[in-house]
Amino acid sequence: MTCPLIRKLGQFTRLSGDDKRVLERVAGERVRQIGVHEDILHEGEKPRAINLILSGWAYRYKTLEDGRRQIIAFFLPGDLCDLNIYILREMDHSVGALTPVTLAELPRTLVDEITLNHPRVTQALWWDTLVNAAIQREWTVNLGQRAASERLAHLFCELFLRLRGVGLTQGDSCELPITQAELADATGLSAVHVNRTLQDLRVAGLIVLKGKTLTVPDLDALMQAALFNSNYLHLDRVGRHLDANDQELAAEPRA
Amino acid sequence: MTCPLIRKLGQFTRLSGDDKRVLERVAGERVRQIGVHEDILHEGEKPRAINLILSGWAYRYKTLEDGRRQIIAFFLPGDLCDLNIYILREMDHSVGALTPVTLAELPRTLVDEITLNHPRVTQALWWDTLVNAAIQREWTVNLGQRAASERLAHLFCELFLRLRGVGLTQGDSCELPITQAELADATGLSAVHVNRTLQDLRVAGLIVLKGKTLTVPDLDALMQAALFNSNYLHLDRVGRHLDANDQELAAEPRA
DNA sequence: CGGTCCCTTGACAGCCGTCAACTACCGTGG
DNA sequence: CCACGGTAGTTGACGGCTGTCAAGGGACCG
Repeated sequence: MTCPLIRKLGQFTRLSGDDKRVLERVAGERVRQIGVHEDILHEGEKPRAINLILSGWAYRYKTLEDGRRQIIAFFLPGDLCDLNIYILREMDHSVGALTPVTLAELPRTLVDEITLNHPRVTQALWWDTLVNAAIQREWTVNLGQRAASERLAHLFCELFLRLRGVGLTQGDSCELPITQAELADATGLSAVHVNRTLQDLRVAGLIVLKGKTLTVPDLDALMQAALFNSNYLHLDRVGRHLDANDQELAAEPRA
Repeated sequence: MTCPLIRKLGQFTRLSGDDKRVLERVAGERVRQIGVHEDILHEGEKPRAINLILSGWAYRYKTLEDGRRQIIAFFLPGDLCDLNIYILREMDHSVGALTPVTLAELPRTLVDEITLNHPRVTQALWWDTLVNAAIQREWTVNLGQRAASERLAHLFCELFLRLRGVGLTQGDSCELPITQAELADATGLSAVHVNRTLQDLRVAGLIVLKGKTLTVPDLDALMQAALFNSNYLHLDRVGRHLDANDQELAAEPRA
């Protein structure tokens, strides 16, 4: 399977073989393993490198003095934790692992080299940065305007589409290694209310959620229930229509 | 008065005379006037240039199909609307003017020139981008975890500090050209509840809000009521301690 | 002076949080 | 093998924060 970062960026632009080679090199740098519930980065630390999630799920969060916690974002395979973050003196939030995580630490020299020599990759990384900002904005809308069932439905739509973008869905199903308490912290609801709301969504036939697997029998219906508009994910790639006649590009190393 | 953008970036790094000259040139490009309640950018449009607010207040917002509206961010003088936004095919949100606004439209060529020839300015712009992302994250926390009075108090703290950063406070006061209905859309509350909550904050002596002027008699107290931690604004500039003995900075000891 | 926008107030309802107990599941170890 | 403990999920009772609806007041303006 191709590296999820390459797969994701391929949604924005068509990468050359050379581009892909650079990105593969990136994904091989300083690989680290993180255990479940361990922190990858902690608030107050000096950020050093940029972290690239190779496998597993992670999450960004902030804690208030009195213990309240908000999950601010989910990181899926192929996600980068903030390009150029090392410009800042210290982290203003933490990043933890939801599952065992494999990540690559990209030294800033490597990023600098890319900006100098690989303009197309640079642009794709900018696209990724802008999409992440858009996702964060959409979360603001989600928490500010949507009711409980809409919030959860919206989150599921987003995660499903993002996972599909990196090839981690199987038909209408995907993994969802998030506990109800974590869903609560991500949606600004209480765990009890998340539980009840999930039952509503199940009864409405909008989701099937068992174990750690989410199934979406009718994505359009779920999107409608969430007032979900996918435009903020910016998946409408330029030149996508050309891909049909473009088999030899797909004939890269794969299983 | 110096341009607010220069003033803001000066919070992060010490700009050389040359750096400032470039930024002044930037602020003089294609200046436009926008009337109150007019839109500067509209969802669905192709973004062309980067907008720099020279004077006045603007706001980013998204609307759901059924009319609910969320204000996602406030733009103050010196703020840029998304570096490199023109990479995206279309806007996923709108930007409107809260007051009459003067802005400069920066063509991408100018941005490209800066990245090539002015590394220090480039870094400062990255800092600005990262801080904006941090602000958006903090809004997520605000909407997800804080109660009504905390939310409003937090918003006031943030706006006050940001305005102070560009020299737009007078002592413990600043302008606040936001109606209660707009505060409601920014905090995810109803206008009625905003009204009542503002009264609570007034009674508690935390704010004085009359006309379009906000006074904060005791900023520390307000910050405490909001569980406000300013670290996300990243105001701790490297080398700040040197500034005291450094009156004529324009001379710039090392370029 | 009428109109509009903004702010304010009261009554009432409902979504959602809290508290607490209970079940289910799973891996561990006696 | 079963007891045990811990985590995750579920359920019920109850209350409160916040939303909705509706009406009225004040300031500004053409």
